[in-house]
Amino acid sequence: MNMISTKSNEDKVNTITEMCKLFKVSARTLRFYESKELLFPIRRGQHRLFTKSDRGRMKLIMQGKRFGFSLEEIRQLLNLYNFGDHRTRQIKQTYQLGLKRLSSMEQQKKELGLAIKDLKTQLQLCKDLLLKRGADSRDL
Amino acid sequence: MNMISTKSNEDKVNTITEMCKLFKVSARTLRFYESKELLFPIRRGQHRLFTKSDRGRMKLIMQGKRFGFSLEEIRQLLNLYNFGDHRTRQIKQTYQLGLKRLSSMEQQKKELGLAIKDLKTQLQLCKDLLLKRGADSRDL
DNA sequence: TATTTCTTTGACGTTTACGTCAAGTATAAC
DNA sequence: GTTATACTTGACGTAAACGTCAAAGAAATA
Repeated sequence: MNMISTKSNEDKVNTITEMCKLFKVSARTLRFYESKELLFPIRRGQHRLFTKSDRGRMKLIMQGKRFGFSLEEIRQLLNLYNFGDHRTRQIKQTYQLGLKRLSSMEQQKKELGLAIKDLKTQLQLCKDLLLKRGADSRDL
Repeated sequence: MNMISTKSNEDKVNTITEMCKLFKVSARTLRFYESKELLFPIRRGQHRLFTKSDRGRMKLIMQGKRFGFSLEEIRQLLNLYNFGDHRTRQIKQTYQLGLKRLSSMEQQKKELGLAIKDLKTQLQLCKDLLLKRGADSRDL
């Protein structure tokens, strides 16, 4: 059986529940993302099938969300990973946007480093106080 | 004039509009933060006066938001910077929370580094394509 | 054939984080 | 005295990002 598709991973498609498990999101979320044009599942009958492209996009979406970008911001950048089928003008714009996003992310990383440093300092102060108040150091 | 307060910065208080300019937020936002117990301006009559503590808190709030934390998550951590006046039990909890937050931020920084690397790769691919399509490299 | 199971499309509800009036008070300026 | 300015407290509105039904269709299973 299954004489056609031996290409293991490349062409694999997922049902919506498989996607839910893969990315730990609800079906509603996936449909919502499709409605917002962040995903483009194909249809078998009226069911959705998510392709490798969708999986790649989802990875980027989750990543973007983690870093505090809005879905709209994420959507715009997603084209950067599918630029094959767009017009040069379009690609140029996306490229520019990507550069901006890159510098914003690098800035964020810097600030994150500083914030981490601050937080460590505060935690140390806090720890000192707790120990001075007689806390057992094994609790901390 | 002004014979009492020579302590320049420490005791300075700000009106709401001064705070707005300082942190580039609306008055509504500051009142909202107060209602959510992230800020504790004192009152002169019925007006608010924001103290150094509030300025410190605002800095942390803006920072937290930048990194994608919710106001509620931020609020819980703010106590870490005011632990003097709390009970040991309370401080211990906040300390634990701080440790978790720290590791979450360090994780985020790692992921951010990877995402930046990926984005750079994509941008390079994109750039190559554009040049191959005859774009002027000075445009990019 | 009957009945689960999976999925679909609406449509309305919810939370977060504010924005936007409206109406009132209080102090300062003219 | 009144006008302007800064601020106040509601109260309602809004955008983003989903959650939560409800009704219905197809496919698999008993």
